[in-house]
Amino acid sequence: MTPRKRPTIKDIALASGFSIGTVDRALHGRKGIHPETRKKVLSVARELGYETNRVASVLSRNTPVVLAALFPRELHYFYDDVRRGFHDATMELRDFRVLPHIREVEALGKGEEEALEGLLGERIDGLVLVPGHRSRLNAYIDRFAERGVPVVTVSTDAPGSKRLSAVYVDPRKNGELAGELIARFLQGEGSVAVMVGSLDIEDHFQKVQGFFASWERFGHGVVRVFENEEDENLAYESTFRALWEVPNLRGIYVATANSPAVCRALEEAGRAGSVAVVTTDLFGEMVPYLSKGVIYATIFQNPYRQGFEAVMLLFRFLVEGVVPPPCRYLEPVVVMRSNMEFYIPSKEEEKR
Amino acid sequence: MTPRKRPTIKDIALASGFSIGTVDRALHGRKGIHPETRKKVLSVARELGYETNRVASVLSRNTPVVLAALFPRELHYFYDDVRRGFHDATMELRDFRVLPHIREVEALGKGEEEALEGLLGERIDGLVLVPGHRSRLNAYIDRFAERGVPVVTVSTDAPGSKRLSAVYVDPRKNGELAGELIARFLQGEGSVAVMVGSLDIEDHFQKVQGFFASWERFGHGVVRVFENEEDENLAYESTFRALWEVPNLRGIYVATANSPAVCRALEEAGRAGSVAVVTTDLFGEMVPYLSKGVIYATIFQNPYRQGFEAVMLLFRFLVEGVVPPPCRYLEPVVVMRSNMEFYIPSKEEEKR
DNA sequence: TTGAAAGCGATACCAC
DNA sequence: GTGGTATCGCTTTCAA
Repeated sequence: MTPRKRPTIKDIALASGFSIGTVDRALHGRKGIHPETRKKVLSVARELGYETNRVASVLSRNTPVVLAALFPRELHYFYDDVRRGFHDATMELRDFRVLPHIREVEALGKGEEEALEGLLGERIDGLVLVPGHRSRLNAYIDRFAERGVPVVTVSTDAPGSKRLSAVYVDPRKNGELAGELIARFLQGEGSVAVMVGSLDIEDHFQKVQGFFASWERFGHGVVRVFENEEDENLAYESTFRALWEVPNLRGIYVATANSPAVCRALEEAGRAGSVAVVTTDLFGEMVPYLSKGVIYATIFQNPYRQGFEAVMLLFRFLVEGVVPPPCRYLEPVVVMRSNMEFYIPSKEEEKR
Repeated sequence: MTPRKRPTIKDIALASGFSIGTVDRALHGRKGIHPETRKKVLSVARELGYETNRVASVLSRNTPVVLAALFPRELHYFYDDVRRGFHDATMELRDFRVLPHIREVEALGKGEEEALEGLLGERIDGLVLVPGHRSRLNAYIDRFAERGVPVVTVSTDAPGSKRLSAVYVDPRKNGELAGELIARFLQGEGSVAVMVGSLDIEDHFQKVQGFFASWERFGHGVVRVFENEEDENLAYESTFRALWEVPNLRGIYVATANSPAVCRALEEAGRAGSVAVVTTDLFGEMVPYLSKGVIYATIFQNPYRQGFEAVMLLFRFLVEGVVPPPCRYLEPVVVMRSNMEFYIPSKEEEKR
């Protein structure tokens, strides 16, 4: 079956008897066209199986598509990767006249309002945002949306806002996977400590929920949750407390980025390797612990791909009119010693 | 910093004083241009930071890029996904005038020569191939290469041939990851059975090698290898033999697609769930065993992405002149109950 | 409301 | 060897 040449607007014009200008107006719902004409043209288009040629479309539309982004600088290991993903994606779309426009705030939750205020004054076509708060930025997001500037959140959601979509790893899934892994590592025997920042943080709460869901299915022992307020020293101390206080402690799930502190404590207590440690994310400091076998596995959230996907969603929406799903959940990835080489940042560059 | 408009060949023409025709000749090393002129134009281009606009390039080059593929029909679950990946990638590149041209053989190693002979007579620009033999097809591959038709192998390599690149999951890595997982699941205690087709098959041999490499680091007990010649019944019987003959059997690594037979045997022996089973690939029949916890984890080789990536490599090479690395190793993915939903092909997708 | 025509950036073919 | 020009498919004026 030789695929017939794809129909162009010229073909539609010819077949419908109207001019290509009119055909264009019909196809893209532009104003100034008789409804009746529109109908006719569209039916011919459908008949011919017409699909817009994005390449030609982009080439002729001479105005660039400016994709703005607002990222925190801290935590570097995570947001730097998000930023690289965003950047690489826009570079890949350069020929489609996509232009990146990156803005930064010091750290998550530090000054997003001001930065967004500034962006409201600039001519942008879409926005990728790491929301520093679950709802405080909703008013801004909605203002962009109402101006026709779609917003995609990354790394977490801004529920209740008018964001177009959210790209992230479902924290519950994250916890489930961690729970299943630890239960398997323990063969169901022994107790587990779960280290989070705070159960008041939605993301952490969800991870713990997911963890319990898996644990109920596969594990047996006690689970005790420690809240460390994202503080390295507290995580370190909690590890010792877990070792003393939790009877038959055999596993630790670190739901935050504090795994190095936990590993250090385990090493000092002489328990490194004999406690199954499952962690979150992946950064340089963790590599030796994975190599040595202190960390059994870590759940990688692929920040690079989060940034990358966000751009692609926006692009498809803006240029092709494809409406993305409200949430784009990425796969949490199990990283161990044998496969970590694929995910450490230096290697990441090779990926695209 | 407002990014200056990207220079076009017109800009180069203006700046160098030559016509756009000549600039094009210089830029793409076409014949019929004075070396001196070429040099001058190129230096101006470099100075302006010129990069060709693929969109415009593709639009004007009016001949399609035909990407051919030769896939086996069997094993369906795997090659169907490779084919879908190939197909989807070409569809994504439709606007770039990429046309798929898929040919099939009954099964791996069955009639590739004839099919390739046929393809040699057709006008194609690139070829994606699942080589049914490690070296028997090399002569064909080389003939394509010599005609300027780049060949990318998928799922395995054709070493010694002139293939442009090979996209697959390193079988050794695959085995390493399986070994690390099983060792962790067993806490280093107990013996393991490894099920392969035959150690004479390079892929299986590599997987076993990788497995041992990890086992030496993390495990303790005995490892015994069973060769099942890709036969379901033999795999079933081997499982019983392993249970009787291997002392303290606690884990099974299935390096082939015979995991359902192994699981069935375990269930009948009343050992399902108490033996850590790590398998290879993922297909419908495996899902219930993952759900029930008979299979602890499986190493997914992402056939869809293999097909997809192969197209992208070819496209970038043909259209942009980007030479890919000789081997493009994809990441082996650890799939368990909690994350399998991300990798099961939905019914919708299965339709075509 | 509709049609005609001028681009977008690169390619290919025609003259000279 | 080199310069001009039609063309790819679509968007966007500007007239009619």
